[in-house]
Amino acid sequence: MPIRRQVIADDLRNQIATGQLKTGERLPSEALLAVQYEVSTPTLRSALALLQGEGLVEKIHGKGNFVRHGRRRITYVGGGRTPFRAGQIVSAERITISTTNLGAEGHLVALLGVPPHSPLTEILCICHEDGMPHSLARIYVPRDLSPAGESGAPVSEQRLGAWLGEPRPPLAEIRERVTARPPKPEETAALRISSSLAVLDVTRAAVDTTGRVVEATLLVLPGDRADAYFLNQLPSPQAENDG
Amino acid sequence: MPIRRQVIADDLRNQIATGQLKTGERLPSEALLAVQYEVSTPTLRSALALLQGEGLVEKIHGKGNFVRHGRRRITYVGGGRTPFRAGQIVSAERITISTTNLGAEGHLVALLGVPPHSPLTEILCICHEDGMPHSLARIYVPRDLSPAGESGAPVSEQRLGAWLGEPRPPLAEIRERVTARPPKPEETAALRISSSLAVLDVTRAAVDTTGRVVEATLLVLPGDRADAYFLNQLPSPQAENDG
DNA sequence: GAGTGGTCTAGACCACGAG
DNA sequence: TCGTGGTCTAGACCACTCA
Repeated sequence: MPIRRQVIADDLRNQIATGQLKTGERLPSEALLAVQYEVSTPTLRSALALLQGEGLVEKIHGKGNFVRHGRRRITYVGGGRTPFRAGQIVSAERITISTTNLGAEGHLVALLGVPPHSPLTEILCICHEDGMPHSLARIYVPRDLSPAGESGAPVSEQRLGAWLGEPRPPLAEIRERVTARPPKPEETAALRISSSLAVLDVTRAAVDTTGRVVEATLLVLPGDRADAYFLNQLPSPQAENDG
Repeated sequence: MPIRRQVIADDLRNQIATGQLKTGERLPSEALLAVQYEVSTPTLRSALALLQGEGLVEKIHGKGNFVRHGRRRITYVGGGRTPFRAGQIVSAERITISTTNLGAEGHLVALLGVPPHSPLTEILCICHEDGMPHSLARIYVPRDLSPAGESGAPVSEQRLGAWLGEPRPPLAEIRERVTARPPKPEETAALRISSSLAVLDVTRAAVDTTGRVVEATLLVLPGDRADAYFLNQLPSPQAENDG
């Protein structure tokens, strides 16, 4: 027995692919679509949720459902330095930054490899594009490496932006983990995404040449718009001795 | 106003964290939980869907909802050779493999960098663990590099397994892209996952030292159980000239 | 057959956006 | 204010698992 929401999603997906529904165009209201497809509104909404997760449709509360322009636009490039250098997170028009001082706890202890309650600075970044938030990053830095220094004094947003762009001692290693999970309530609010969407959760640790973890980043990207790319140039044609 | 499904999910999450609900334990039936929390069944189910997406709860049709054992267990390690060498996809108890011959089309053309309709071999792998499927991989190889050779003759599953483990000419580069998206109907069936879960979609291209793409892999992992790890050893302390 | 989750219905009421 | 999507209700019927 065919699942009705899948049938509806297939039909709409087809209409988008063939150009019957054009990029940027508004779909009929959910109520009307429900009548047309002869299903209840929850069923129709679950069909739209599929297309939304695929990045084909964008829902805007109070306005309607829109065919999204082409493919995914937010790109995280792994293996680099900080997410905000060298365009690793795609050109953000505006970045809102703030810092907080706190002690290491939970997985941050393991991630940074520091003793519990070590002084850290949290740098919270919300990147915007086209007036919409499109990524959320929490960067944790040992206090002595932070822009405020040991004191942990407040730092202006402008100064923080400059600090993120400054050159740093060379890194030896980047470790990254990528997961898909439902957004937390704060994240649905900050990113203005539906709670039925998954987010890409990127956890990143940067290790310097002395083996110290100089930065840990928790990055959250909306699953309908984001890709993470990783490029690994393999070192040398020899040293191929694995099991 | 608090969202009821979030309140319920928070409460159950807390019970799991504090050990009131133990690992492997069955939760009360959805009908009973709905009565206890004084919500309708769809609302209660949406609360469970959140916990399922977080990997805390596993739903089994006809049996119930169970507290999952600890953390995510399926690990994809990026940057390596093929996904099935050197345990890059965690130890699979059983792998079902089959091949199909086809011509390159769609994104495969771009991914492999071959002319349209070039002969390819598709190797379909379904990995099982604990009797449950836990990953789905489609590996595309130019026909002349495939285990069947130019002829495209059928190859036994055993021979395919051996072929995947064989050493290959050295690679120069691995390109990987990770995305979260809802599962396609075939994927919910093959992986036996709920359609409300996201999957981790890993697309991978392996380039040899001549610049030829010798393999492209489309890997689908259940979002509630899977992590992708990437480790990048940065080459040298110099060459830090970026803009 | 009894109990479970999977899908769906036909509404209700609230919150957001634009005129 | 009106139309939109967001959340929720109180059921129904089907499919799966196990005794």
